[in-house]
Order: sequence, then structure tokens, then C-alpha cells
Amino acid sequence: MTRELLDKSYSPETVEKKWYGFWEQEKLFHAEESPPQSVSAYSIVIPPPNVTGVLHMGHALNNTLQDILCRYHRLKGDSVLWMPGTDHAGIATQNVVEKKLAAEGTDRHHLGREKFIDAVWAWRQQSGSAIINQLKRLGASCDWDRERFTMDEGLSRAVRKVFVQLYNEGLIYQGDYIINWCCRCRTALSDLEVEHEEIDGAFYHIRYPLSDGSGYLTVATTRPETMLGDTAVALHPDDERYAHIAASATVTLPLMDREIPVIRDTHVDLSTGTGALKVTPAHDPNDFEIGIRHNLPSIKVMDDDGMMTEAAGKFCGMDRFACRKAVVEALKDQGLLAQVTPHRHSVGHCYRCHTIVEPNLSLQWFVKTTPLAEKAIKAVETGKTRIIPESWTKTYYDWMHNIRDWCISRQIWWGHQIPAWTCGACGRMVVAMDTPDTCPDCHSTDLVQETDVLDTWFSSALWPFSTMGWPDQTPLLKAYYPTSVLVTAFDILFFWVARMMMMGIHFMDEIPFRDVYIHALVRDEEGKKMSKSLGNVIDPLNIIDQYGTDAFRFTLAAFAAQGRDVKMSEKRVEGYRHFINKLWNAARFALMHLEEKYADALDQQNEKALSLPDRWILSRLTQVAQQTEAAIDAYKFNEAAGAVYQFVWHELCDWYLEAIKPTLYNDGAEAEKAVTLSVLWQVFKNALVLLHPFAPFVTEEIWHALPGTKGSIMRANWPENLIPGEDPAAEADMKTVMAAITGIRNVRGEMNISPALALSVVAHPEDPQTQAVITANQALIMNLARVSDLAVDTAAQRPKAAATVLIEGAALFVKLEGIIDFSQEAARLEKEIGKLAKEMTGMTKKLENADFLEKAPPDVVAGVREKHKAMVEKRSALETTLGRIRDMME
RNA sequence: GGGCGGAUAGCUCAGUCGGGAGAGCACCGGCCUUACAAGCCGGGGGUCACAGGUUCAAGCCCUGUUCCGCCUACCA
Repeated sequence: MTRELLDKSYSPETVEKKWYGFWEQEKLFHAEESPPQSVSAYSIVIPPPNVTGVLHMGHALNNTLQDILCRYHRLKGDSVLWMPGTDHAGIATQNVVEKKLAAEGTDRHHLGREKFIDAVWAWRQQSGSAIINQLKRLGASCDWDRERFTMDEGLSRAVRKVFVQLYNEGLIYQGDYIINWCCRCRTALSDLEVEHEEIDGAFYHIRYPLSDGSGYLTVATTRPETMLGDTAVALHPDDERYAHIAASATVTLPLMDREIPVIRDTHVDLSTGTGALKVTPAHDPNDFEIGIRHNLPSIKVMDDDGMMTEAAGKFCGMDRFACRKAVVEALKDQGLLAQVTPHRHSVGHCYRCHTIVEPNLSLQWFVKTTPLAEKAIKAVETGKTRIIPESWTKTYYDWMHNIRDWCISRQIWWGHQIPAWTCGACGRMVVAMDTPDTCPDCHSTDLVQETDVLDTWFSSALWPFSTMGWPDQTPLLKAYYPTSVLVTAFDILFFWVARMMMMGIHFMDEIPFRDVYIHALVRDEEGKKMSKSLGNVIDPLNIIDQYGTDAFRFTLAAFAAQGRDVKMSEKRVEGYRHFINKLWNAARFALMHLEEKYADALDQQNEKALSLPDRWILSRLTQVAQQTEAAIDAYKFNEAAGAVYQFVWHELCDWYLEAIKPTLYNDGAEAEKAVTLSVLWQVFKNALVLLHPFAPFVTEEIWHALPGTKGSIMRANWPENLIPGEDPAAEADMKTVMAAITGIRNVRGEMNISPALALSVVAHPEDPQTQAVITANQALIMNLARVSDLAVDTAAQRPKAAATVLIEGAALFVKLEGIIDFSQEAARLEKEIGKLAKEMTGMTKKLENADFLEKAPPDVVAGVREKHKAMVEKRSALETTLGRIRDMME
């Protein structure tokens, strides 16, 4: 790489492409398979994006945070594995390909299973890498050589192994249960895949005539069409309203003319509806339970497409919603519809296609989750796995404690086909890793494999170990499992995190990750969830095109405060682009002066040769490095980003670079210049390293232009144990200097004195230390405050026409004869006294309070006293000056 | 129904040893100062949602209220 002169302003496009290619080429993302014992391993598995996916803001935040962690740990010297990959996303992907087929005028049933799956693979081949390329634009430093896919050979083997073992352990079973059914996707859904939404519906009160002709039982329902499948009416055993109904009573089911029993069950809620509950075991989960308790038949009146079955009598063939209307009309005609009341209730929708789901009785496969959940709960309780922020642990426990068995079978084609075969001859079921040739019982070769596939999340649950080569005992697993942290948004805490915990502990006998960091959701400017239907989606790639990846990443990190959602607006990204540009220009300035001989030259310098700004900035560097480190370690990305931002812009640029300009532009002082440039090199280089996790591209670009650096900044070391390090004395002295400069600038600003006009200042120090500091840094103060003449005089009196600046330990008199009038200065002083008085009130009150003096810790009292005293002194000095000015004005 | 989070400057938000209210953007004034006008210097601006309580001391701890957002649930 050549060291070229840096362009006048930063242009991300070319830089980003160049360095990403360089990193890949140099294999800088590649994790060592077996890192040496002396190096600690750090590993993260990526939450695999769907192959159908396009990068959205959620991915951008999620992956930026992971990348910050990975790059930071590489700089710290850890052996880092960031395992990437994609998820086959069964239903989602199948939907996409089906839509494509529909556009081509065909469908999957015409193609047949095999050809359809070929079509999905072809589609994946063609567009599956889109999201990977988008992650690369984000700067993601994943180990791409190890990229996995949930349907690849190895992971499929892991899935079969897990299925077979769980089946043999009795933790997977098949059975007829009520599940959530999507009539559009024609598949079962797990409870989690159902989204509940409040809907304005109605309560239909229907009269069921008692068979003995003695009257009616009125039931209430929100889904009248299901009455066609009723097989009982249930009453609460203690309900006095129905005490007169005989235990053997029956009712005649309207429209169907079927006699069904009246039963008693404690599930019935006395306070809801009429207290009489219609029981439809085939289409309601509670009714299903009641049905089992009372040995009721289940009658399916709705098929997999949501059409009424033959069991629905004359309603057969109707769509479920049309049927609802027809049933209501028919009941009305017969005078059996007692009333219809509006009722707002939540209705389940398919999370993929948003169709209303139907509880439906069918034969499905389930995982028995309770035994697995126990260990997963314990892992968090004992602190083996930490959830951050901690408030999510409660949510985790709540869900885990109330976990229900997991329906894992899906009636789609794209996914892991369940490894179970049924013998056509004897009916025996064979569950095995490899396709069996013959039935172990009757040796028939007529074996038919289960057509269902597994829930996508079944394979994702194995991700932390399946990607590392399990079921083989690979070196990768040995080195990097358990992973260090899982970074994810809370919306998949149950879907994914909880299930990885269960599977990881069960199959690896070890937790899958030490930390779970749960970050916020990215919302739009108004705090709304971004969605296509709302049209408020901000495309991350669009932002990157406009502002550059680094500015975008910095924005994400800066606003990723724990426990709070990120509201994304372009305005903020623009602000951070300014920061990146600021850094760029600081680099241009530094590079005008730096040469290779200054690289790592600092420890050769005599420390006494360091100027106050040198010592100060080095001290600050040490502190900020520690601060940033602590913040990242605690997943406080906003604090880390803020600390570096503040340091680079407002300390390094605003103060240090300005402070050293006189030295750099002074041709005489070569020795002094050499010291300063050694410091500049040291500070600038380390600032780049601190920034690198957040802004990888611009820091790499500058790194290569900086004389005395070698290779990639990715191989640099995080600043630790710097010499010289913290220097409290330098910080205190610099504070004095800065106060003096700011004070003088303030006079100039407040009085509208042109910067072109140099000022003359007399300093009147009150203690030796302040005197020494001002004297030693006279030139610095004069330069930064634009003062042409600074006298230091312990006996100085306030010159006649002068503004007074009070800093700790000294008064500064800014001579203003002929520049301003006294009334202006009087007004300025009054304003300052007013401000001071306001600040003091709280403190004064405290010091007048006997209880405070008595009960507060002595050091707190002393502290307040000291500050108060200083302010009193300052105020009285200002008042004296004001008095004198007033005297002169008269 | 249960749970969680939020309410701080015009806007977006920081602020968990309880001890003199902060940042960025916006706004006002002054500057094309040889890294940067995507910049520099200075300035104004807050009853920390409301009501109580604990404490010498509350944005922070406790109780209650209002409003907003989210998660979760088999109430027909």
C-alpha cells in the first residue's frame, strides 16, 4: 500500500471497498482452529439471517454490535471466532418461491416435492448470498471461510442425530393434539409463531334446546361456525343457575339436529358469558382437554384449507368465514339466535402471512420441553449464563416455567424432513439417522418416510454447536464452545435463545453461551416499529451510500443504550458523518508533520521534556482507553462510543492540536518539536485503535497513511499500560490553563470583540502553584486566547478599564481601554454574579442546615464547604470589581 | 388478566455509590484563524410527568395516580 496524500474530505465509497477486500485477502477475520493455550478464545455465533432476507435496521444494529465486540477483542489479543451463516427459514422461503412459481403460472403441487425443493435450492443459489454481501458492506468481520447454512450437509446430520436421540429418550413424541393451523400456509404453527391481535368481533348467544323440551341452554361464542362440531355443552358443577338441569340432560344441537350431552366441568368460568359453554373438541384447545376428560368425540368440521367438511352437513364446502355468516342467518331464521353483542378480543394470526389461524386437531410431532427447560432455568439461576440487561431474566424465567410442549412438525416441503419411516406392511415406525432399507420387525422394504419437515427453529436451536462441527468432537468445539456471548434482540428470546439453551445443555452438557446481550429494537423517528406496510422503513444500505458505513455504525453504537429502543433518523447519522470527517481532517493535519522517526519514539524522550499539554493528553488517553474498555466489557456501547467521540473531538482536536500548533510552526525549536511529534504520534495512533471497533474503515485508511505503522490496524494492540500514563498533576494544571483561556475568550465573545483585535492581559495569581502554571504556560495561553501581552504579577491591581476573569487561584484582568464601555462590563459582571448566586443557593441552604452538618459524612460536608467558600470568594471579588466600575461610571 | 419499559432543554436522548442538572441536534451572536464552514469561538434554554413518603440531602429509593409503548395469556 502506498502512503498517499489524503484527500481534502473523506469519501467512504472507495475506501470501504478497498479495505474490506484487503481484510479478506489477508485472512484477518479467520479464526485459528486451535489457538495456543496462552491466548484466550472469544467466540460469537451470528444470529443467522434468513436466506430470503434483505439487510434491515435490526440486522445492522445487531451485527454492528457483534463486530465492535469482535474487533475489540482482536485488538486485545484474543483469538476471535465470529461464526457466520444463514437460516433456511422454512415457511418464509417456501412462500417466496411459491410466489415466484405462481407468477410463472405453476405451483408446487404441479412440480412435485423433489422438483420443488430443487427449485428452492436453485433460488437460494441465485439470491441467497445477497444478505451476506450486505453484511460485508457493514464491515462485519465474520470468519467467512466457515460460513454455514442450516440445511447444509453437516448441520442436517446434527439435526437428525438430535431428533433420533430425543425420540429414543422419549422427549419427542407424535400425537393428536390441537395445534395452531394456518389455512393459507397449510401447516401447523408453534404457539410462538402465532401473533395475537385485538379485533372487534362479536359474541353470538345461541339457544340450544333442551331435549326434554323444558327450555334452552344459551351458549355464547365468537366463532359460531364451530358449533357444527359441538359434542357437548358444559356447565360449572357449582353453578346454581343450572342446578335444575339433570345430570343426564341432553340438548339438541341446532342446525345439525344432533343430540349432545350436557356435562359439568370446572373449567367453565361462572362469570363469563352465560355460564354455559359449547364444547368443540376438534377446534378449540380447552374444549379438546374437556373432551378428553369426558370421553367426547371430536368432529372436524373444517379442513386444512379452512373449508367446511362433510361433517358440517349442508354447510359442507363453504369457506369458514362465509359459513359463519350462513350459520348466523340460519340460527336467526329458527329463532335460536338470542343476541349478538360486540366483543373485542384477541385473535391469532400467522406470523408469516397474517392469516387468521384456526385451532385444529391434527397429528403432529412434539418436543417434551419441561425436562429440558429445568436445566436451562438453572443455568441462568446459578449465573453460568448471564442475561444482560438483567431485567430480561424475569421474562426468561416466566416463559421457561410455563413452557408448553413444542410442536415441531410443519406440513411444508422446504426444511429437514423428519427422519421417521412407517412400514407399509406391519405399521411399525422406524426413527433413524440413516434411511433404513427394511423394517426391523417384518423385514418389509415398504418403508415410507414422514412427509412433514421440522420447524426451522429446531435446527437453529443447535446453531452454537452444529456450526462448529458437532456431532464430531472437533478442535473448533474444543476451543470455542461455549461461546462468549450471544447478541440478539428480545423478539427472538423465546424462539431461539431459550431453545439454544435447552439443546446446548442437553447435547453438549454445557451452556451454549456465557452472556446473552439483548439489545434494543430499531424504530423510526417517531418510535414506530419499521414495517413495509407503514412505509417507514429506512434502508441501511441507502444510509451507508449517503453517509458511509463508519458514520452509520457510530450512530448505531452511540444510541444503543441498554433497555431503550433506538429511534433512527438520518439527522443523527449526518452528525456522526461530521465526526468521521473531523477525524479525517485531524489526520490530514497530523500527517503534515509526522514522520517515521517519531513512531514509538516517546519512551526514548526524557519525560521532563514533555510540555503540559503533552502530559495532559497522554494522561487523558490512558483514562479514555480504560473507560472505553470498561464500557465495552459491560456492553455499554453508547458510553464507549461517547467516550471516544468526546476525547477525539473535544480534547485531542479542540485543545491538543491547537495547543501544539505554535511549536509545530516554530522553525527554531527542533528538539521541542521532536518531543511533541512523538507524543502526537503516540496519541493519534492509539486514538485510531480506540476508534477502530466503531469505525473500521476510516481508521484503517488513516492507519496506512500514518508513517511508522505496519500492516493492518486490525493487528494493532489495544492501548494498555502506556508510559507515561495517568498524570493527575498535569490534569489539574491543564484545568487552570483551560479556565484562563476560556475566561478570556468569554470576555471577547460576550463583548463582541473582534478576534482580529489582540488583547492585553494582566494575571494576578493568588498562590504559588497557579503562578507557576500561568508563567510556565504563558505562550500557550496567549496563543489560544489571542492575547498579545500577558503579564504575571502577584501585586497587580486591576487596570482602570478592564474586564475581570476569575479562575481558581487567580484573577485575570483583560485590558479594554478604548475598546468597550464600562456599562457593558458591568452588565457582564452582573450576569455572572447572578449565575453564581443561583448555583450557590443549594449549597448555602445545606451549610445552614444543622442536620446536614451533623449527619452527612464529613468528607461530603468538607467538600461542599470548600466549593462554597471558593464561590463566596469569587462572588465577593466580582462584586468588588463591579462596585469600582460603578464608582468610575459616576 | 399478568408482566416489562418509558415520561429530564425546542427535538432525540445520557445520567445505579442518593451529595453542586448533562450531550448531540436545533436556536442566538461573532469568525473564510495556514487540518476541517461537514469547521472554529462564545451564549441562551429545564418545577427532571403528577401527588405523597423515607432521608441531613431525591432525577435517582418507597407508595399511589395519569399518559405512552411493548411483551405475554386457553376465557368461550
